[in-house]
Amino acid sequence: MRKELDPLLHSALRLKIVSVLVSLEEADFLFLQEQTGSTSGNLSVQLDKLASAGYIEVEKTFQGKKPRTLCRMTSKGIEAFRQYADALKAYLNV
Amino acid sequence: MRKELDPLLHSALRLKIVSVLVSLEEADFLFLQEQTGSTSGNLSVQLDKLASAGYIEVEKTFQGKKPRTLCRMTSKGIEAFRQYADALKAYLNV
DNA sequence: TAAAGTACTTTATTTTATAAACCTAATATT
DNA sequence: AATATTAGGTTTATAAAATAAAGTACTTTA
Repeated sequence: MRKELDPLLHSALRLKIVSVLVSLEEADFLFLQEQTGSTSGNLSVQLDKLASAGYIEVEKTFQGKKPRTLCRMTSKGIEAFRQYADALKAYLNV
Repeated sequence: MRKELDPLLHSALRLKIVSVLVSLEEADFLFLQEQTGSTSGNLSVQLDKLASAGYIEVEKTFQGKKPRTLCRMTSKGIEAFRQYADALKAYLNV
């Protein structure tokens, strides 16, 4: 039978975020906003969810005097993404 | 940039339904319920949404005295699924 | 003939996603 | 030097979606 799809990853915006992050070491808030085309509010909320699940880590730094939020995948997140991708392929018969 | 994911297909249950239907000529309500593991209520709602969008067609027949609901993909639905699968692959880098 | 079962549909509740409003600090403007 | 504007977010409110519970219209079985 088809595997269940991790609901945390099976969401349009969170999937975008994670698919950007897996191919990069790290990305900041503004870059993610640009890549995903989301509003900052929605992005903030979804980053929180990913962070609470331990899929990404979020580091708040300053660049000069401006705040800068850096995000990167954790190994847990990478593994979850891998499994999600595998499960999905069964649905798409890739 | 990544393509948008059709929200009608990007839902756990509707994706299950469609992924079953694309590989079959047709399937009835009970078979879909068994394959997807969903409740009948949820299945009924999601079939309605797919039908309203013109992605599937639903035929209500009788088998002897029992109602029997048959579902099959439309060409519109097949095309939508194809595009959805393509878009997704870009996210997964398949 | 009353109780239980089949095959659903409808309505209500919960969860999730999105958008709008707000906040704080820094820089620019008059 | 006060005031407005921008940057980089967060919080709260609204809208949409998913799910579960209850209901309907029969039919079968005891």
